[in-house]
Amino acid sequence: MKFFDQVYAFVREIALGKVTTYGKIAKALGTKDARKVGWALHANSDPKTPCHRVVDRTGRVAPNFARLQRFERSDCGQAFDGWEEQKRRLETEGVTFIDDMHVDLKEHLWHRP
DNA sequence: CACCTGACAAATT
DNA sequence: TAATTTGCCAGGT
Repeated sequence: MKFFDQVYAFVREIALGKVTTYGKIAKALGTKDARKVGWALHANSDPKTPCHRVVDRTGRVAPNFARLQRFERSDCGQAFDGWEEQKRRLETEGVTFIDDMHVDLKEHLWHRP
């Protein structure tokens, strides 16, 4: 099994209303290279993978995607229609935001059962 | 077919 | 305290 597959599997385990970070995933997979995780999600085309529940270490999600035009329609299948859509989804799932761009990681960071 | 680069993060200097 | 380096895979050019 490749890193990508493990990333996808991990992301899919995230419960509704929860989020996780690139770093957490990287560690869980036994690597220090969080770039791979981001790259994995980038390369992902599986509509079942909830990429919108993965944010950076600070809980920031919008700027990352906003600055990369190509993600607005998404390589991530159903995941994004733009960063505002992503934020909306997260809020709908029960995730609270500290401000317009930061998820409340303290409350919603995913931990395995 | 070889080289470039990318949704990140944490330890050094 | 901020800037730099290390981690090191896969896909794109």
